[in-house]
Amino acid sequence: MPITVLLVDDEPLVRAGLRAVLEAQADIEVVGEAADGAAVIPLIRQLRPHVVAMDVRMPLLDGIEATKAVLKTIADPPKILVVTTFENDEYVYQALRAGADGFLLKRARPAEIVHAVRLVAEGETLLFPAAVRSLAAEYGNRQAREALERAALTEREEAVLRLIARGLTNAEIAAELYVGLETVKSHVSAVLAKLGARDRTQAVITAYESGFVTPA
Amino acid sequence: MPITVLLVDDEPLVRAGLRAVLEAQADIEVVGEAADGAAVIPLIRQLRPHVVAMDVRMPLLDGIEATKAVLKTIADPPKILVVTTFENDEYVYQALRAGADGFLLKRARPAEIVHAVRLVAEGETLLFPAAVRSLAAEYGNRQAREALERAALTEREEAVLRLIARGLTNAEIAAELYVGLETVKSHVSAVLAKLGARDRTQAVITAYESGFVTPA
DNA sequence: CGGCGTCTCCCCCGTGCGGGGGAGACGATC
DNA sequence: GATCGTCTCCCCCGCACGGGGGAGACGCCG
Repeated sequence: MPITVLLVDDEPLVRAGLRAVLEAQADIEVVGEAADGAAVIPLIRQLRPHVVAMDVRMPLLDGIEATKAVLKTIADPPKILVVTTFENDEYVYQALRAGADGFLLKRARPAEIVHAVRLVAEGETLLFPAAVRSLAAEYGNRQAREALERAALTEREEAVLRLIARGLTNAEIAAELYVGLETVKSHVSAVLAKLGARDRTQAVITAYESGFVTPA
Repeated sequence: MPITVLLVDDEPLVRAGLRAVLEAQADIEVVGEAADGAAVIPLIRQLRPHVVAMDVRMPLLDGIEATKAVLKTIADPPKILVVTTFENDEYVYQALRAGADGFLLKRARPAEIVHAVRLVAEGETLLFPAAVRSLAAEYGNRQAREALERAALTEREEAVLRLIARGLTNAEIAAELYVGLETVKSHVSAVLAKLGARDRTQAVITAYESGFVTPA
């Protein structure tokens, strides 16, 4: 009994890409597509998919409203996997708050995309800590992974590390997170201490080596 | 005799999408894929595609430099279709000036994507036909040569980048390579300039994202 | 209630970093 | 022979970075 998936994205190219990646798996079947959130509800009623892969940014009805609508109107709703282009997308957080079960970056590698679909299908929530750790378990080397687990970064520190790993300066991180520069410096220092990194450069290396962030 | 296409994009998802869309056509065949511009030239030599669908924004060697490099080094070069996410992308204009034959939005409909590939394969230029040709003719070889020289790391610079990507400071790199600190600083500056990185942190990110170094 | 952790912000301070110049030595190329 | 690129080394300079210390606000939990 395969995992059935409904794709919801306004870009046909992305739908085709997700379809190609997912259909390559024996246990996953793409049962339908929709170009915007407005078409989702009847399609779910008709197809009863296990998982809905839903873009956050769509015309007419975006992923957040669509997620709310689905959870409100569908009894025994499917798992909702939010798809996004940008890592630190405020819409993603809104969608997760609205009840989505996980999020997925468009630039993720095929193996990660498949992994994400399987996880949410099993009832796991693919949020930050769990998702990252399991991916780290799958891809990362042991020492780096253990270093991360020993570290147990706080939510805020994870956010800061992610921005460090995108090449931002402390000032830019402060602007991104709407906090002061001194606050960022505090978080950065905590991250470096927990990772055993001497500077932000080594922190980025650890982030990659542990699978906390992954190359495209 | 089908139109043969080489896909160059750092996102596997986009490659899969383009492949799905194009392979659905009887007269179009995707003969290869590459994740960044650095791998393009040997692949073109090997596969001799009619059309290269090339992302503008890529790590290490972006679409602009890659386009210049292809037109400079390949005799009887393929048509180059620049692929982009954003409509008003300054990089697109740079790529067209570099000699690309057309551009394509990632959010285009499948029919448009197919249309674009067929057009450039026939020798038509997509958007600004005259402008593209004249600009390509005007800038042609000179800029291409300069660009290549600007883009490719020297042996020493590669060694320095590898050490940067292992978390070493300039002083440590100097000790490792048995040279002076000032020498290392010169190489580091050259690496940053060529990679378009603001600091060593961004250089490490580029090193990972481009596959120059890979997680364990 | 009182502790504890997290997040926020502030001070001082040393220094590694990166940009801006330039310059000599060597080999390859023309 | 002259030119070019690479590798080497040097100067000055501004500043982002990271360590050291501390502190107030909030929520959680025993």
